[in-house]
Formats: sequence, structure tokens, C-alpha cells
Amino acid sequence: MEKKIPDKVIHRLTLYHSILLECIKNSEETVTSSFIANLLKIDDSQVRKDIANLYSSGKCRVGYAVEDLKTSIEKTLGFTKPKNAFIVGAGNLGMALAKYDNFANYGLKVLALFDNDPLKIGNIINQREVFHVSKLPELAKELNVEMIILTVPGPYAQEVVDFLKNSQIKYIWNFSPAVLKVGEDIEVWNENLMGNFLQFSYKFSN
Amino acid sequence: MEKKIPDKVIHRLTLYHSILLECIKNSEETVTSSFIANLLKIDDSQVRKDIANLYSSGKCRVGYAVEDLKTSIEKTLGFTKPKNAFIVGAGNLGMALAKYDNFANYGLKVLALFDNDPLKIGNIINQREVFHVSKLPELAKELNVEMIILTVPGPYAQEVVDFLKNSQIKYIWNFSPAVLKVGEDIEVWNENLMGNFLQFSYKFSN
DNA sequence: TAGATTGTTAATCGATTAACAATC
DNA sequence: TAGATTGTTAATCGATTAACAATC
Repeated sequence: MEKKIPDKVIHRLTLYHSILLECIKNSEETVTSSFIANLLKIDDSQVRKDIANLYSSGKCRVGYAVEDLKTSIEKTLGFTKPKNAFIVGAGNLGMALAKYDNFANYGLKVLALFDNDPLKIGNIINQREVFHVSKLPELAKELNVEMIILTVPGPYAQEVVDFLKNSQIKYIWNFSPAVLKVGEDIEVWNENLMGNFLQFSYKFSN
Repeated sequence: MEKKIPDKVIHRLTLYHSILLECIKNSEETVTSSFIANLLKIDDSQVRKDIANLYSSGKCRVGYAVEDLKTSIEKTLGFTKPKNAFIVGAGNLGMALAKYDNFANYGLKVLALFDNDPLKIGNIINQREVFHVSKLPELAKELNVEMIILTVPGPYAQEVVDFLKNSQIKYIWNFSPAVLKVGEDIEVWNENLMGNFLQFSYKFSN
């Protein structure tokens, strides 16, 4: 990847991607910047500018070729490089995510789950085994895993992170509500469902 | 609510709130802007500016009173006005969310689930019954519900939205990957898990 | 007092929107 | 050709950061 594209642009590219999938379902071959802009309630020149970051280009009077644009976004977003991950926390959310087969379509492979509840160890969820957390560092090495999807309850999240400090885990997709303290070598992406709900409900209150 | 606080500020306020919960757990009575800023890797003057939107104020040399600040954020974010919601889609994710009791702490009450699978109708999940989707408009009226949490698979999402067009549902918290087409009278908040994953994995790729 | 921290203004930076020539 | 759409530059807008006086 040559130049870093800003966060916000990447976010919009993921939305354009969803729209393109829809276009393909409807057998549309081309799409215009203003079509996309209208759906997302943004400016059409922004759509064109975002697309200028890719290696695709449009045609005057017809717009962009749907398939081309989709492929181009996928290349930029990294669909092409599959990533392995573990789910830590085999509770409701962890199990739901383990059953979410759609991950694979986006290059994310969940290889196993981890928990500290003896009753859950050994269970198989959607063909993935649940191991005790203590085994994680070892298995991460063996299976070449650098990312965990963290779905333990808030109060345990930091504990897990501390335990993994010297493992080879580098990326944490954090579904717990906790703000994690991590060292320089670990990157966190916060999903923060409750926070998002509050933002949503504030936005549309009076 | 007098003045609208920008989206981004609200987002950060939700993060400050999580941090304050942590402070309370550790029996800390005050917190400084730079403490919060360091945790979130942002500028300390931004923290102070965000807080200036609230009715709280800090003390020179000591910082902010944790309890006060927490209450003030909660007032602004609307914890105080509970909201009713239905979950539409009693699949893995829908059931996981139905079991997530933490919602209640943030003013969100899930009253029931809906699905179109006859095998699921009548099931009880964490004390909430699963009804057939066709009953939704009627029950929404009866129970005074204006929000749905949409957890059906992508291809069905638009269908559900179209069906609810003339119901009293006004807010959709969309967990499906679909970009929804809605009228002026319905507000959508997209959770878009796969999109977020892609953004995350782009951000930290080389 | 000296030092630490807030609250706020001004400066900088980046993102969005508007405008329009080029093109098919 | 006339009309529609892209690609791109310039103008606007908003958000972040820096700086610092006021305060305890």
C-alpha cells in the first residue's frame, strides 16, 4: 500500500462496497457518483474524490463499472490478504460471532474460541473448539494468529489483555465496553456497542 | 437539549464515560484532562473543550470530580430517558443481544423479539417472547415502541424495512451489512460490523 | 510562593462542498 | 449537437492542536 488513505475515506469505501453488492444483485452494470451519494446522504463530489484514491476510473455520461469498482475497493481494503483470529470469550456474543460465517467472505478466519469456564472448554461451536485461555499464547504461535476478537464481559477485558502482553497477539477487536490499556505494540479497535447506542439515541433525540 | 453537540464530541463523551466507570471502580475521586487524553491518545485540550459542552466544570490543580462528571455526561447522553425496542431477527446475533443485560443500564429496554421462522415463534429468550414479524406493527403500537434492532441477514433487511414503512417504528439500529433505503421519517444507525473490521484491518496493515 | 491544571482564544490542519472545464 | 457525468481545483467549513492567562 503506497499512500495511507484517511480513516473516514476508508469507512465510506466500505459503504460503497455494500452498495455495489446490492447493484450486482440487481444486475446493474454501472453506477453514478450521485446514485451512491443519494443513498448515503452525502455529496456526490465526495464520492468521486474518494474513488480517486483507487485505481478505478469512471466514464463520463455513464458512471463507474460496478464490477471494476467493487474489485478495486476490495483490493484497497485488503480482502485479498486473509487474516486469522481467535475469539476470546465464549459467551453469547462470542458464540454468535463464531457462527457468523460471513466473516470468511471478508478475509477473516476464526480458528478457535477461548474461555476460562471449565464447562465450556472442549465444546465445538460451528466447527471451532473452545480452549482454556491459558492455551492461547501457545496456539497463537502454532497457528500463526495475531488478532483476537475480545468478547469477554467488561470487567475481565483488561485482565485478558494483560495476560496476552507477551504473546504474539498484536491486534484486538474489542467488543467489551472497557477502554483498554495496552502497550505500544498492540493495536485496538473498539466496537463499543453501548457507546454507539448512546450516540445514536442522542443524535435523534429532539 | 438546547444546543446540538457534534457527533464526534458525543462519541468521545461515551468513551470518557467508560473511563469514569473505571475510575469509580478504582475509588478515584478526581480525574484530569490529561489522564483521559493519554488513555485515548488524544489531545488534552480537546478533552477540556468537550467537557465544556456539559454543565460540569473542573478545578484548577485537581481536575474534575469523577462522580459529577459521570452524572453530567449521563444527563447529556440521555441515560435518563429509557427507550423501548424490539429485536428483529432471532438468529445468533439477535439472541446474543437479547441476552445482553447491560442494555438496561444504558436506558435501553428490549421488550420482545421477532422472526419469520415458525420454529422460533413462541420461544422465550431471556424472558422475552419471539413473535412473528407480522405482529410487529400492532405490538409496537400497544407497547409504545419506536426502535428496532435489526439483526436479520443482509438480504432480508430491506424487506423488513419496507414492511415497517407505515408502522410507528422511527429508529433502526441496523446490524445487517445492508445499506437501507428508508423514507424521511425513519432514522438509521448502521453498526456495519464487517465494514468496521475492514477499516480496522486496513488501518493496521503495513 | 511555585506548580499544576483548567478554560478559552487563536492558529493550524484537514475534510467537505461548490464550481466548472473536459469528455463521451 | 446537447446533455450528463467525471475529475479536479478552489472555497468553505469544521475540528484539532497550541498557547497561555487565570486560578487554586
